[in-house]
Amino acid sequence: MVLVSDNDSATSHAIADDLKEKILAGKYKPGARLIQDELAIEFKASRSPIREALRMLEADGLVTIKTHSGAWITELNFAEFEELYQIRERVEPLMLRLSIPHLTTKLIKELEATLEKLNEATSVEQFLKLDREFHLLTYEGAITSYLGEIVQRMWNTTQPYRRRYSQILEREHFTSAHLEHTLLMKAIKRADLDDAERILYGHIRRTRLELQEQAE
Amino acid sequence: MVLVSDNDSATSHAIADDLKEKILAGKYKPGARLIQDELAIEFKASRSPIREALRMLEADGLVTIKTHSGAWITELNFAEFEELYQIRERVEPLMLRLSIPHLTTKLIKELEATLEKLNEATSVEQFLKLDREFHLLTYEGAITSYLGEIVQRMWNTTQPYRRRYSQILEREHFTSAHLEHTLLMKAIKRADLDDAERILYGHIRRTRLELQEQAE
DNA sequence: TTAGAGTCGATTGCATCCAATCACAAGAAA
DNA sequence: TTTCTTGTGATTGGATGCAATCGACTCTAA
Repeated sequence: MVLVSDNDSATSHAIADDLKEKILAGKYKPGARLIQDELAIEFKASRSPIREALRMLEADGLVTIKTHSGAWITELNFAEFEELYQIRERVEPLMLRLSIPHLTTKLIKELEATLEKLNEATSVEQFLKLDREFHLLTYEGAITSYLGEIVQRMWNTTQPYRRRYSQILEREHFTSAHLEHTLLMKAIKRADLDDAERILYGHIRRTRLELQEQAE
Repeated sequence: MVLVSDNDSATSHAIADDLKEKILAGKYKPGARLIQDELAIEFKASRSPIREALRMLEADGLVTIKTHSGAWITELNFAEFEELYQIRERVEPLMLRLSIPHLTTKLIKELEATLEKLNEATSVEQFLKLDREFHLLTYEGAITSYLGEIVQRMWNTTQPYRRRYSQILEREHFTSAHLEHTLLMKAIKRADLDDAERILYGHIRRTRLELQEQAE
């Protein structure tokens, strides 16, 4: 699967990519309205490519479109967050299983480098970015078409919750996450599929439960 | 979750719904090219709503769009089929688990009626339609936003393989499917979540393995 | 015969204009 | 005051025309 954006010359794709980055960076807040004309001015294009870009982002789960009404940055309520995490618990271990056998030594080195940087992260934004990078890298070996899309989509839409969770983690300097990441890395290195699946399952599940606890 | 199409007045939605139905019915073959102008004439509309409809179908996984090149009915290769079924094995049992506690007596009756008709099905097309109806009905209790979409999408894109599988089943008058469906129905009626999950998992897995066997 | 460059038609992508729709506010009736 | 109606402005949806791009074909040269 490909992590980086494909160099698609079409402006609608360029707009979609740019908007996506901004949304994930939290520059557009969940629930914020997107007005086609304003975007057209911002991106110096007509509304046609804007409309197409919005449709693409809708497919990514980042934007919600309502006919004759408008487009908004997708806002997950708590029930939806729980649902998404339950799906992640079942699906991402599968993705990891499909990935591990195809991880090259180069990728493993990259993973270790990312993990090291991740362990040294101090700010929330830094942690968020590197955490995403680390996990998506562990999936890089999986030769998939749909699974990768699904997983990415879930990472996209749950980003605001991960940000909130990271703020909780910050208090204890991300230690529990670090431990799990290290365990996961070891399981990956010895290509232990079952163990890797189990650790990842627990990792996602713990996040969900801790956020549920926080919410009460 | 809603199975029937929502009455969205916009023509782009109407076109998307119509196209979707035709694709699922096998009226457009996998791999077939879709030309915007031709669709515009067919649906008596301009290309704008056609383009939007194609984007929606792309999100549904029914159509594949390539920039500056065109749109085709999605064609699953065998590896992609295997992948999708592996996802289904993990995800649909979860959907069933979330659904069962919320199934109303009215829905259960509907399920039983569908199952009866399904057991009497003789033609492949009849079996396909009722099988889809039965399984999606078992998920009807799940109050989900994303999971339902994912599941529907997978049902959409794997439809051609299910058609092929049904043709195999036809030889033995669909008996093995009937048995599993009956077992599933019983587990649902006694609200046995674990058992229902297990039966469904096996049901999907067996389909995958039998088709893999056939393919060799 | 085959490989490569150039050309042309078909088709997609984008801009612009007009029509359709919705949300909101102001006013009228109970 | 509250509720219903009506109108108006903002915004989205769709039609049309033009520009950009791709792919297939032809022609040429080795």
